[in-house]
Amino acid sequence: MNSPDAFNALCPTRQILDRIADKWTVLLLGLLAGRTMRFNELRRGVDGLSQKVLSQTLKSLERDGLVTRAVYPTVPVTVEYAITDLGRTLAATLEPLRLWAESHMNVIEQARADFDRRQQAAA
Amino acid sequence: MNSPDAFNALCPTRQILDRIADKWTVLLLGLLAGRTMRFNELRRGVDGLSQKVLSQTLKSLERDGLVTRAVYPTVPVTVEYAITDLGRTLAATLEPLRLWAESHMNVIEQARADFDRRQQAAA
DNA sequence: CAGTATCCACGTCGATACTG
DNA sequence: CAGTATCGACGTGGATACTG
Repeated sequence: MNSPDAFNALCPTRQILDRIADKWTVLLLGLLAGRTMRFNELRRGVDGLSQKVLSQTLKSLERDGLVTRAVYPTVPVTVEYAITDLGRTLAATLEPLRLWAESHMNVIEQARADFDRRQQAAA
Repeated sequence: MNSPDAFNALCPTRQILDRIADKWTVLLLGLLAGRTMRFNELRRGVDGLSQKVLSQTLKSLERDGLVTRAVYPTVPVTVEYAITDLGRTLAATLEPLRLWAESHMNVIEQARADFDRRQQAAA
């Protein structure tokens, strides 16, 4: 078969899936879907995200055409990150994922506790 | 604030998001949503996935209550992995993501090429 | 403010070998 | 068949320091 097949490592779809199946992408696009934000704003907005990784992630998001980066020659310099139309369609697809996580976390934590208890009992 | 907030690293939602924002989860649940499968079947089904990582991933999927693991005392032993109802709701949320990747890969590859060309020109 | 550069600790992954 | 155990290579990420 020649149709896109995410299960085949050679398929470009897989590269893209690898790319978007990344927690920072989900969170950053989620923020930028709300409004345009500046670098340190994003940094503060996502807890636990280091400056280095934020920088890397934004660069690849820009490369993929999901966000734009605008530099304003103020002093000090102002940089604004905005989501693109393409990025917005992805953010829309990602949103249900975050909602799923939020609404099912209790069930999953329970499942984990049960599993760990069974493991404990078996050992 | 005490409501679920995926942007806060301390929130359990974040752990779950980290967990499901994983490429193997997406692909494995996608396969198991179709039908119950055996270990080596899954291994063959997902290109580039090593035995070790498959084993780890399945274990954590089981721990989270997303798949079940059934052992049949045949010779040699038969192990079947099946998606749970919970897993099915997640798979359903994940499906649009794969479709998005498949339908937008051309645009993204173009964006990457453009970006790289601009970088090249700037350097 | 918005990064880049460097170093290093860490974990993860693939390859290989072995088991019930 | 369905794993586990071990090892070594590798890359990613955090901390820190510096720059326009």
